[in-house]
Amino acid sequence: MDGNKDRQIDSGNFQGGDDDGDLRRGPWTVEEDIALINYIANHGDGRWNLLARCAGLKRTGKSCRLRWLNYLRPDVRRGNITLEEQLLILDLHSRWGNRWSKIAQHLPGRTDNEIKNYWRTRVQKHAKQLKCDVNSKQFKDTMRYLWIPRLVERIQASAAATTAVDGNGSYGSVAPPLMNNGSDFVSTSQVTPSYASENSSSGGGSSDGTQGSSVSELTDCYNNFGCFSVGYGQDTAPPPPPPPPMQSSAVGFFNEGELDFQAMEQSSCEWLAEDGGVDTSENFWSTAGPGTDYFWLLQQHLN
DNA sequence: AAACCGTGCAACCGCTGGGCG
DNA sequence: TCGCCCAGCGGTTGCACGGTT
Repeated sequence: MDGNKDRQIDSGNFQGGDDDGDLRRGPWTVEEDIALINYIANHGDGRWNLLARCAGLKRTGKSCRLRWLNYLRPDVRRGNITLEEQLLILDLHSRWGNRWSKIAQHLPGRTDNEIKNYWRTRVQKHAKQLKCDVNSKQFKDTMRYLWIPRLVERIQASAAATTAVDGNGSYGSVAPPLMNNGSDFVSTSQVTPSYASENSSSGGGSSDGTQGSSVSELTDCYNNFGCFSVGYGQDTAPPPPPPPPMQSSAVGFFNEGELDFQAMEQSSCEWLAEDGGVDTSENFWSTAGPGTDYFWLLQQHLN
């Protein structure tokens, strides 16, 4: 998130440096970023190996592509994953498993790398706390019946608070919850992913075995709350099975099972507290991104 | 104040699949 | 059909940072 930290490294000294020919590795310098941005601005992207050479970058095409897509692209969004995005990620991962790029397609401005990192650092961490595997039924149940409903509640609450600011639902003194370099904007109360039909047929089994169980149930959960318009597309998934009764507390579900409800409840609270305890959107601008030192520096160079 | 540790994330690596000659 | 090149994907690594001891 903090792109500035990379600037503190003399990347020429980065381990693995220049031992294979002329190629540089490690963190990108401001000069390299500028060269890449300028080149793409003038010639467009694609043909990455050629691009790297023509732009005078001593980088592999891969490296250039990654840098552009994950960091320099103007529409890339940085900052905390919002509650809505968390919901989407949980849901989409339950459908598709570790298909990060596919998941990222439904989160405008987010990169597969970012989502992957989010999953590994947050979600897997909580699975570990529960001493269960992220692919286990236990963990999926925890998501479905605890975290998802809580996320939905929080989103609803913040949406309600937002509309209470003034009758029009516009933001008073509060900054809009989510912005992206001034381009696209996603309001707190609406996330409308357009699921394409690609998801539905398989019904199970990404190649890595992370596929979820009965698919769209997660989304059903928050559909029931009526705060999302999740479009499955007319031609897409078969009608989902009747959703389980929604409860803000999961007690009912776990009487019958052997799940460690207390641990889940606690973990759920911790998770939501750390990500959403403070409206993640409010400190969006405090993180790296447009307006931060590094982007300011880049802008100065480009102007 | 210093050492240590956990976390987050940028960047790299290896693999796969598609396009083309 | 085969081999090469390239783009893209998922997994992994390494490091800076912030918090804790």
